[in-house]
Amino acid sequence: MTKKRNVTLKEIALKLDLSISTISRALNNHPDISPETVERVNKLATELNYAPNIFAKGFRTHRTHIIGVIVPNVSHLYTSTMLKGVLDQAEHLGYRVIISESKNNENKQVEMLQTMIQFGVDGVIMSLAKKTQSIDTILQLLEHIPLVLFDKVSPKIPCTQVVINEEAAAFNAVEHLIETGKKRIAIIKETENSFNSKKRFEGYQRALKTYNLPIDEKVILSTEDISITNGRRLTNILLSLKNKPDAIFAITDNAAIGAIKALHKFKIKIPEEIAVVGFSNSINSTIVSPALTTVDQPGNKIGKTAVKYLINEIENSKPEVLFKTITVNTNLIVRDSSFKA
Amino acid sequence: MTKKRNVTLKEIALKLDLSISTISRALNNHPDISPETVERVNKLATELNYAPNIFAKGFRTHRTHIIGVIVPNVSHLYTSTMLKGVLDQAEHLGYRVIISESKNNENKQVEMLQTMIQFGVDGVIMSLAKKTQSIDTILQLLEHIPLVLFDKVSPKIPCTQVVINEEAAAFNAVEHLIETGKKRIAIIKETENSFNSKKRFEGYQRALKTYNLPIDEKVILSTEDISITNGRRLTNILLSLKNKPDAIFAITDNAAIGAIKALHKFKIKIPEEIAVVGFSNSINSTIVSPALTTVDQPGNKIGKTAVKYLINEIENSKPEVLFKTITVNTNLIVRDSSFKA
DNA sequence: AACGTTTGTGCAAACGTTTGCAATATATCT
DNA sequence: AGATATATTGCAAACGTTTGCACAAACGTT
Repeated sequence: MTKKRNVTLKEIALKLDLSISTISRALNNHPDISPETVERVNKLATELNYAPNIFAKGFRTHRTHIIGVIVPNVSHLYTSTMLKGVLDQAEHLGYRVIISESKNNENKQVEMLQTMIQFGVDGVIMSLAKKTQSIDTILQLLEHIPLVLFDKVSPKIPCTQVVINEEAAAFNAVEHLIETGKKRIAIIKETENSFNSKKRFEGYQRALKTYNLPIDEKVILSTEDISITNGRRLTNILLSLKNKPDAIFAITDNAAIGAIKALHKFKIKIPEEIAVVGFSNSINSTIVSPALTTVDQPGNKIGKTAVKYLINEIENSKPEVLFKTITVNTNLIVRDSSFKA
Repeated sequence: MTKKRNVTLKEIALKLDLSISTISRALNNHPDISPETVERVNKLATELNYAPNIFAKGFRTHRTHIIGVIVPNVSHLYTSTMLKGVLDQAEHLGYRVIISESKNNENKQVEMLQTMIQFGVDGVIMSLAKKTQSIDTILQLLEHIPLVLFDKVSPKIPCTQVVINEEAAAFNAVEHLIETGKKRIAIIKETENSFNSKKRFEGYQRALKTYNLPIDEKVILSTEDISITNGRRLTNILLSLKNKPDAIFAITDNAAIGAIKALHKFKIKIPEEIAVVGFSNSINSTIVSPALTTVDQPGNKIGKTAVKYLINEIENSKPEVLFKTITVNTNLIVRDSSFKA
C-alpha cells in the first residue's frame, strides 16, 4: 500500500523562507511569533493540507491524545451506551479512543491495562472485571497513568470514580413498590458482593426499614450469574414458599425478565398478585410483557462524565489531586409490571 | 502525571557492551545476528521489562498496528457483536482498535475516515452510513489506506467486503414459511434500497417464484426507519386488507417484534393465523412472546473475518490486489412465532 | 553614546528506533 | 600463503517534531 507522503514543517519552512522552528511555533500559537508570520504560516499550512505527523509529535511530547477504555464486555447494551458517551465526549475534546475487553477476566484486565500504558495512551477509563481481587498491580500501574473508573468500581482504588446513585436508586424502586401497597418484597441479587449489587441491596434494606417492614431472609435470594435463566430459577424458588412475596425487586433487568417468565408460567397476575421491578432500562424492558418497571441508568452520561474527569486530570496534572466519586442520577421508569393506571 | 521512563535499546546495549543496532536486530529476529547474542539480548530484555517505544517505532516504520473501525452506531446490539469479533481478532493478531461512530451521517463518515488516516492507522474497517452517496471522497481516500467494508457495504467501492448471504438467508426464511403451509406472505422492508434490504427482498421474491406463489404488491410494505413502532404500524395496515396475509417476513427483528405487538392487540393467533419471521437473532427475539423465528447473523464472525482480510492486505501489499466479497453464512432459527412443534 | 529590554527568529540537539553500508573476524577455497 | 567468501557486528543517518539557547534588530532609557 503506497500511502502518499505528507506535508512536513520543513516544506512549509522552505516555501516561506523561514526556519522549521518558526513554523512549529507559529502553528502552536507560541507567543513570540509575530502576528503576520503566524498569519502567513497558517494560510500556507491549510493550503497544503498540512497535518502534523502524530508519531513525531507523540515521540517528542509523550502525549498521544488517545484514551483507553477497558470494559468487561462491549456487547452489553448498557456498556455500549456508555461507550457511545465516551466516544462522543472524547471526540468533542479532541481525543481518540481505543477500546478493549477484559472479558471479566482479572488477568486479562491488567494485561490490557499494561499494553495500553506501554502503547502510550494518555489515560484510561475502566469498568472493573467481576471479582477483581488483586488490586496491587492496578495500584502500581496507577503511578504510570491517570485512571478513572466507571460503572463497576471499587473504593479500594484511589482514583476518580463515576457511578450512579445505586443505593438511592434501589431505595426509590422499593419505595415505589411499597407505595403501591406491597408489603412483602423479595430481592434477587448477586452472590458475590460486587459494588453495585451491594449498594442496591443496601437501598433495599433502607427502604424496608424506613417503612417499618420486616426484612426476611427467605425472600432475599442470590445468584452467581445474574441472567434471565437464573432470574427464572430463583423466582420459582420464591413461588414455592408458603408465604409468597407480593413483589420482586430484581437487581437487573434480565433477572426481572426471568422472573416475569416464571410468573407467566404459573399464570400469576402481574402486578396484581406479584409486581416486578428491574434495573437498567434495557431495550428488553419495553419488549417483555407486561412492560417492565425499571431504573433508568443514563449510560451515555456516565461515559461522558468519565471522559471529562479523565481529560481534566490529564491536562491539569496538579501535584495534589483530590479523587472524587461522581454520582450520576437515575430515574425510576414506571411501567405495567408494577403499576397499572 | 509523572510517567516512569521506559527502558530503551541504548540501555540494553550499554549493559551488554553491544551496539544499539545489534540489539534492535536481535529483538527483531534479524537473520545475521548470532544465536548466542540473540539469546543474551532477549534474556536481558525480558528481565528489564523492555517494551519498544511505539512512537519511535511508528515514526520510523510508518506502521502503527492500529486499525480503525467506523460504524453508524456502537450501541446497536448487532454492531457491538461485530465489534467484539473485531476486537478479539485484532488483539489476536497483535493490533489495537480505534472506534468511531459515523452516526449515519455521511459527512461525519468521511471526516472520521480522514482523521483516522491522518492519525496513521494501518487500515480501516467500515460499515457504511445510511444513504451514503458521494463515493468520490471515499474513493480518493482509498489510495491512502487499505479499507474493508462490512455489514453495510456498497458494490461501488472497490475493496474487500464482508457480508452475510442476505439473499439466501431471506430465501430460506421465506421458504420455511412456505413449507409450514403459508401461501400469502407479506414482507416489511426498507424504503430506500440499502444493500441489505434490497438483497433480502430479492431472496423473498425468488422464494415465492420458486414455489409458484404470486407476488402481490399489496403485501409488500416499506418504511424509512425500520423500527418496532413502524413494524407495528405497517402490520396494522396489513390487517386492514380484505385479503390478509398468513405470514409476515420482517427484514429486521425489531420490525418483527412490532408486528407481533400489533397482532397481539388484535388477538390474532401466532403462528396459526399469521406467522412472523424476523432477521438478526437479537436478544429481543427470545424475550418477545411467542419467541421469534429469525435469521442468525453471526456478527462475531463477520467482525473477525473483516479484520483477517484487512490485516492480510496491510501486511502483504501486493501490487495487484484482487478485491473479494466474502460471504458469511447464516442460520434460520425456528421458534414459536412461525412453527409450534 | 552606551546600555538594557523587548521582539522575532534561527540553530541545533534531542526523542528511540531502523537500516544501508562499512568494518572486522572467521572460514573456505585455490 | 594468499585471496575470496561468509558471518557478525558497529557506525551513522534518517524519520518530523519541539524547545533551550543564542542571536540580531529595534527600541527606549539613562
